[in-house]
Amino acid sequence: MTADDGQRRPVALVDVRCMFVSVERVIDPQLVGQPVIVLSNNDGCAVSRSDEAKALGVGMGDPWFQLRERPNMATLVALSSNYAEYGAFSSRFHTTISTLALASETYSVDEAFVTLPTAEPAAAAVAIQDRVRQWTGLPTAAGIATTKTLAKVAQRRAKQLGDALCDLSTWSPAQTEELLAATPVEDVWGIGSRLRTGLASLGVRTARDLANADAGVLRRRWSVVLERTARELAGVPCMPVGFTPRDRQQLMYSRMLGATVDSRAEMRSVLAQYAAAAARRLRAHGLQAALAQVWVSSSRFRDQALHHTTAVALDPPTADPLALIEATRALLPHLREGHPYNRAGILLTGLSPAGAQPTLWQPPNPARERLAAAVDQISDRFGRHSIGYGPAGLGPRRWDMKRERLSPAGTTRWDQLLTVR
DNA sequence: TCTGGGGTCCTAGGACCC
DNA sequence: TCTGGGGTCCTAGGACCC
Repeated sequence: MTADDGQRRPVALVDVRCMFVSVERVIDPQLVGQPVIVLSNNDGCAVSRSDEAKALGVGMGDPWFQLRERPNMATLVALSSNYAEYGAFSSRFHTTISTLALASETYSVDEAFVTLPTAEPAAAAVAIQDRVRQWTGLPTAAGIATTKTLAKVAQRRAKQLGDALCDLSTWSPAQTEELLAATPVEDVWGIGSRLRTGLASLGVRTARDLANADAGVLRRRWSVVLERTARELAGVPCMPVGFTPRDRQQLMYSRMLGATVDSRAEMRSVLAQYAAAAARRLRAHGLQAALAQVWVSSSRFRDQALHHTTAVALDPPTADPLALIEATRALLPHLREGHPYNRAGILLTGLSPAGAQPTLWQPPNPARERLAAAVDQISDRFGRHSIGYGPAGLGPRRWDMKRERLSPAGTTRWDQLLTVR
């Protein structure tokens, strides 16, 4: 990530097309041309769809248990998600882009904003896309414009037409306005369903309406966020490319349970396992937390769903799994015995670099740190069911996440490495 | 039976201070 | 019945993103 020099250079948004499915296709080329979807955790719903799957009528977020009952889905290939694999491809995607872009910014796992040269920006974007395809195997769609928000509009247009690139920098103002007029306001980056409803009451229904709206009114009635979006649609850059990312503010670990849990005793081991996982992430980032928020809830699709949450101060701030496990116990008395809970999580905030706080009263405990590191290593080497902390217990649990349709991990597991003949 | 898991930013409002 | 004018810090919650 490099800093922008402030010049009005064109901006491109480069986006991997149906990222998770594309990764699966790199690993198994036989999936190319077939209708393929990747399912969310617990094999819950479709989170990535190939064009062929979209053509079959698979919607984003459609639940798998409903999809597989549909009559025309015989040819559909559904795969469990493999986030370790997608993460590895994502980092290669962003690294590849940074080798050619003047400045680039990682926006999400599958999207990057890049600053392009003023002369022939489209050629520069195509070069980036070609290199991404060559080095990672991933197909991309890109949009070029004067602002990030317009680049998003352009990229959406490219996808709609099935093109690899849409370059608004070569369009006349009238052509751009026509595109904005044809873009529903809720398809603009930063406009969700709530804002759509509110804006409609002002008669703002398209991207063009928003670009022409009074910025002061938008700021007063909503916020500077919406004001910036409107200005960007009008071609005024308000969001620089290549900002330095802020320090992480929070770290969350939450999961749906593979089966409902209705007793405090069993939930105690769920929370202990989640706390240990959260602690591990915390240590991986070299952080410690000052506050743990723990929650459990039952399905939002059922009547009388329950949600319990509690916050526990961690004093001194810590990344110690045993301390976090202890903190989660505070939630147990709130639970209703016999109620079918299906989700739990832990949110850690008040993050700081490990060891940054004064430790005058409670000096660091090297034994506890070595213990956590040793558990991590054993778990890596012998599997996550080989070792656990007291309340978290050992072995597979009935409430473990379902991943019944997992494909081989082509690049992140030695024992499943691709074979080239 | 079965419906994801992370994040960010902004604002309002309360506690507290002078 | 009247009962300042700020400022800071923190948290909860809304809204959005992929």
